[in-house]
Amino acid sequence: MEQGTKMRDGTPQGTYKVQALDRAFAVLDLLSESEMPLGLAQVAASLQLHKSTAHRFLMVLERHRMVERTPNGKFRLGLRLFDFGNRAIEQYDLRDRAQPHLRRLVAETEETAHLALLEAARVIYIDKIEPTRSVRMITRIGASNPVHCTSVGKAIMAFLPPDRVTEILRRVRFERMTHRTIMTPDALRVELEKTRRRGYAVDDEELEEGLRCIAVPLLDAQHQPVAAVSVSGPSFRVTAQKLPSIANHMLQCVRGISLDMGYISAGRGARVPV
Amino acid sequence: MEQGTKMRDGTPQGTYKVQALDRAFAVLDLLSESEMPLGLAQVAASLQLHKSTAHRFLMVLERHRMVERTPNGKFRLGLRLFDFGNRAIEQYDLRDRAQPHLRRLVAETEETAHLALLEAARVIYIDKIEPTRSVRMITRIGASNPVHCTSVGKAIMAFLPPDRVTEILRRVRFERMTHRTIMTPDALRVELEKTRRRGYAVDDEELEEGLRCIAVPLLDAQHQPVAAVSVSGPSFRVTAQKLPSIANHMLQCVRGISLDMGYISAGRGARVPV
DNA sequence: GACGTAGATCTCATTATGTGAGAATCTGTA
DNA sequence: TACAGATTCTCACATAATGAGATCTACGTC
Repeated sequence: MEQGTKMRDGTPQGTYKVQALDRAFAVLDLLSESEMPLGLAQVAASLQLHKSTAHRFLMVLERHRMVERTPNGKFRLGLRLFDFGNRAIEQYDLRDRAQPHLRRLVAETEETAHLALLEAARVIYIDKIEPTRSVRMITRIGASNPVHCTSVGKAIMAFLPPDRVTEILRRVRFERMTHRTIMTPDALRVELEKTRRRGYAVDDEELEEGLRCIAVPLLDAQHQPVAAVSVSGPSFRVTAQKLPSIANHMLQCVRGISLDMGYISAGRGARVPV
Repeated sequence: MEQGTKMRDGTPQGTYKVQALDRAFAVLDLLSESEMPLGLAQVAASLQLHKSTAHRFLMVLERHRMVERTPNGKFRLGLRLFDFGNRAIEQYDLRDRAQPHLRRLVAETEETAHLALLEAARVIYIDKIEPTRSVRMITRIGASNPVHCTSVGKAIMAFLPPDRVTEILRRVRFERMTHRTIMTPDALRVELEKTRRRGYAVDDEELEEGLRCIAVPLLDAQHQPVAAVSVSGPSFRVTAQKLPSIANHMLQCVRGISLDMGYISAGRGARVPV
């Protein structure tokens, strides 16, 4: 995470500063992290703002529908954010086009599929399709994870130009998630090489115990990875011998998406070995 | 010297004011409405901000990942908004649970299904499922429409207590969308009564020429409508004689959602006549 | 390759803008 | 009915945000 971005209790440090904005976003942050709606007093206390200041902010945010009030007067995030958020990814136009392909993939594999983008040194899930009769996964659309412990992260990085990879590696905080989490840039580099050769990335319980994921990158017309598709399931179902077969379905899937997006024209084969 | 309250169309003028926030949201608004990413100069000009002010805002917004820069330096909405947006509806917990049921509904009817919430006097689409081989509909998840010309709006209102209905009717601007759009509160009241009797709402080309929609409300444990499910398609396919059959599938669908959400327990029948 | 132009970045003095103490009001509870 | 806690409102003051303008950068044109 770059120096200024995460600003929970600390200072928003940056050359440019607009206090009011930092405060407003701190309010949104707080509400977004809270399980339940919060009252004015709670917000003021958590952010160390004077109650009248917090009040003013909340009223203005409410006017903009960035927050809304529950029947009992508490505050929670407003639906305007939902609108903005959907416009934000609409610019990528990817989700809508990819969805049918993902659904087919889920039908074929009977496991959960994700579509993710890379931003800074994190991957952001922009869609999730679950098989009808699966246990619900904990992932949330819009959430993010570090690159180093996810199949999607590895799938994207593996096909990025070396300088981008180096830059990302500089920014990754190698946080331990399970006993298998890759913990060094070098180990990750080795893993990326493996991914490149095999054509798909594997996360073998590196993010979460008992969870295995496979991912393949989605390459644009310039062969740059713009996103990745993954399939995740419990390790006992997503077994090592099933990997190639699942990966095959996935390559078909991204091929379909690429066609839909106009990244490749019909007839061109997948360029990663299968 | 410009009196800062330049605030384009519709931006509210409330008792509480934080200029910086109004401006920041005006920037986000502008970017969200723009088809393409915008440069600093364009933003500054459109909002009548001094370029150095606009610059400062954009830098701060970028630090918070509310906007991001394209490779050529233009600005567009950032993915943080996507994160916030998804957290905002997550609090309703509805979308995830409803999705499988909606997918089944789409499979049965082969038409597009929507899930929508009521906010103020507008309906907000929180999910959309399209049949694989349909023309893509123009609706966007996160977008909103006025209540008076949508089946979802009517479905929800029809089951709201009278005082809420009155309050909403006061706020609706009866905007004409097609030659069939309902244009008066009284006409809408009549339509709501009809909806209540029949158990489902119909939008017969009232929003868009050639588009017919059916909607049924989703009632919570207190029998209050919290959302609505709709099925939409071209009028020549969604014919009058098909309505009851489609509505029937839809009642099954909301019943399933209600069960999943714990609004009703297995065994209880639908409470609207079919 | 030099020249011009439009856009982006930066600095800083000025003051409009946002701030917070505190009073007033509301709301639920004993 | 009175009280405690939370919310809403007011206003004098200081600071945080503003914008003129200077500087820097990128790009197209001749």
